[in-house]
Amino acid sequence: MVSVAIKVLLYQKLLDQLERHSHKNIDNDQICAFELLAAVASELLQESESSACSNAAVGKDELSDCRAVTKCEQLKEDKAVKSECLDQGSCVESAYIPEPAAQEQNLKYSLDRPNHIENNIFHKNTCTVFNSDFSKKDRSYTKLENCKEVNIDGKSYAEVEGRSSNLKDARDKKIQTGTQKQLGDDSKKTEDLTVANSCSVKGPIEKHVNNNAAINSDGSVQFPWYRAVRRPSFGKQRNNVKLGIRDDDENSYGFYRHSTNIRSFRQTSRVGYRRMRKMLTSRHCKAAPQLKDYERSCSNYGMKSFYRNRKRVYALERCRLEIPSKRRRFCYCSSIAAYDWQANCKSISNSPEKGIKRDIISPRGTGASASGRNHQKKDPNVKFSIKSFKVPELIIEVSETETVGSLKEVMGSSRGNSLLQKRERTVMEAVKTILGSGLRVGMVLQGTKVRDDDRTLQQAGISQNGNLDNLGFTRPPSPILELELPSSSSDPSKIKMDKHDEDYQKLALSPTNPIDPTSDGAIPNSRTLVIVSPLNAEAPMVVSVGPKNNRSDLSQRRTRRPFSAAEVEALVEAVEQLGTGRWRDVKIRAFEYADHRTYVDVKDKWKTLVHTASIAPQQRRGEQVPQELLDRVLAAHAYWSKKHGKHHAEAPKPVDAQAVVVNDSLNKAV
DNA sequence: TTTAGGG
DNA sequence: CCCTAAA
Repeated sequence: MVSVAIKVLLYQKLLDQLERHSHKNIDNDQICAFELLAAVASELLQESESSACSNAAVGKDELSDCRAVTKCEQLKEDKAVKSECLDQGSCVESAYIPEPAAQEQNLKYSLDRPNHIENNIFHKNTCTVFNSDFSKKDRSYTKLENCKEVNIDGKSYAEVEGRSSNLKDARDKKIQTGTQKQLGDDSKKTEDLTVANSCSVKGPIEKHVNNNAAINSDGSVQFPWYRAVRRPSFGKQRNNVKLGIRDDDENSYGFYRHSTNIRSFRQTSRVGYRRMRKMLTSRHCKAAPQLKDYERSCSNYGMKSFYRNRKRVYALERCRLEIPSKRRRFCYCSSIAAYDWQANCKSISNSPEKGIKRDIISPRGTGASASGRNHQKKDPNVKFSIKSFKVPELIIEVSETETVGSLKEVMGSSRGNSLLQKRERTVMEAVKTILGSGLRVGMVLQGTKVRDDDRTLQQAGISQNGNLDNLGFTRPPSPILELELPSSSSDPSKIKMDKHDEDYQKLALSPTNPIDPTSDGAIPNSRTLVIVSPLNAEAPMVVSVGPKNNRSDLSQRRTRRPFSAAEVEALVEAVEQLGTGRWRDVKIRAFEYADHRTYVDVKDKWKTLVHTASIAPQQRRGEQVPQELLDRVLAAHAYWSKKHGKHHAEAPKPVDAQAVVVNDSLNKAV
């Protein structure tokens, strides 16, 4: 399993552009990206500010209630709006769901409780199933592979079958680690965990609780997950926000209470959820199944293929325990996706003609939304705009058996999938829309482009075990660079970057300070910042676009990547067989999939190896190369040197007995 | 592009 | 690791 973290930052300057673009798009009756961004931001902000509605949310058991209350508080004098909020659960939802009608229709068709459609869509109440009347609330259950169907109230639910310990173990393990590192040991475990996230297996109440895998109109499956609340530290601090959910969790999952070192889990943001689902399921559910039998479609098209193809991608949000809980950071855990967003929003025009409702977003700490509040009393169509927002981190966990291409796909976009292209637009998509073409990404592993999409991550050397110094993604320069930034000043950096790399535009910045602080709001060419780093990297390599930081245009010394003993061994092996004059071949033989090793590197390494082997052990530094290997280095070096100087100029050895020949020769040489 | 070497 | 002449 490989975990990579993504950061996407949209800078203010960019957002300005976004807004402009959005107006254009509105004219075209399209869902403009900015709207989506705004919606996302609202989502994020609400989550981050959920404490604000804690009081009002008491007694509610749905996340949406919190949202609704939040909004409705602002709409006290607008009963119509208020009722709408309550009915729909969240006005914000409708703001950024481009095709709500279509989805609703589909769901109405498959689910016989239209009034819960939204909940079903967004899993607002995935946790409410623990209520006594849960059977009447959630209708979009699906059947998991390892669950058996249970009929309640004429509805179908899933019951976990005989996997309690497994699930619990997996879950506990995850909770303990709080990271996904434990996930990848074997796929089985992962699968268990996945199931665990969607099924409860503890206690009689939870027997019938597989509640959460839901199907969407496109046939994809969503898997909500539960979160554990860190206790006791979080227990008292949570302000009752979303308490209903958490309490449900805790009540249902008794073992949570005994966990002392858990990290908080939570439902994913629907936005991120949907987005990730889109990206992740696109490859597995390309044929949109009929929803007539939603269970069937789910299990057949969604779950099973999802599992069987073993192309599961997991995204989890990195837990940042080091960050004060005040920021209400949570660890989102899901078999599919998770998000933690921050938002800082202001005001933005909306498009009432679309029936889109806006929510007021008040930036954390600052009161930028006051104006919107004032307007609201007279105009239910609240206006707001995104000042800025960022997606702190998104960790995607990918099986090492996945291909590079798949990871790219996940990271970038799901181009070519027209089915999903029109829906499920979220941040990445919005950015994509704004920036031009899709965020097709190239992958940079430790400074080297990984070109072969067909390789598995493992083959490409992308593994959690491997010393991943950095893993980055680049995006193609083409149309993106042609992005018009109307008001933005000249774009010198763009040119530079184009020069730098024809294939990809490599973006570079410091991880901690992606935006040049000195630039203030006048960041000339800030665009999307995509930061990708391996989970285990202390200082993740950051890629970004920025005028101040394009050290990429000139000699940026590659990051040093010492050869491991295994690599040295492979090198020695290859040289023994191929000689010292065919570094390209040696490279291919010994480091075929290590794209960050060039034949020059290999050659240089051999050079240093020979030198190392020639000097006294006391003078050697760094990673100690086993003497045995050094002996072989000297032997091979001597052998091939001698051979070169003599008759066998190129010494094409017989392919078969090659090893024997070499060994014999080496023995003689020694 | 690959080799071969110096820096 | 970088840089490059030379092949």
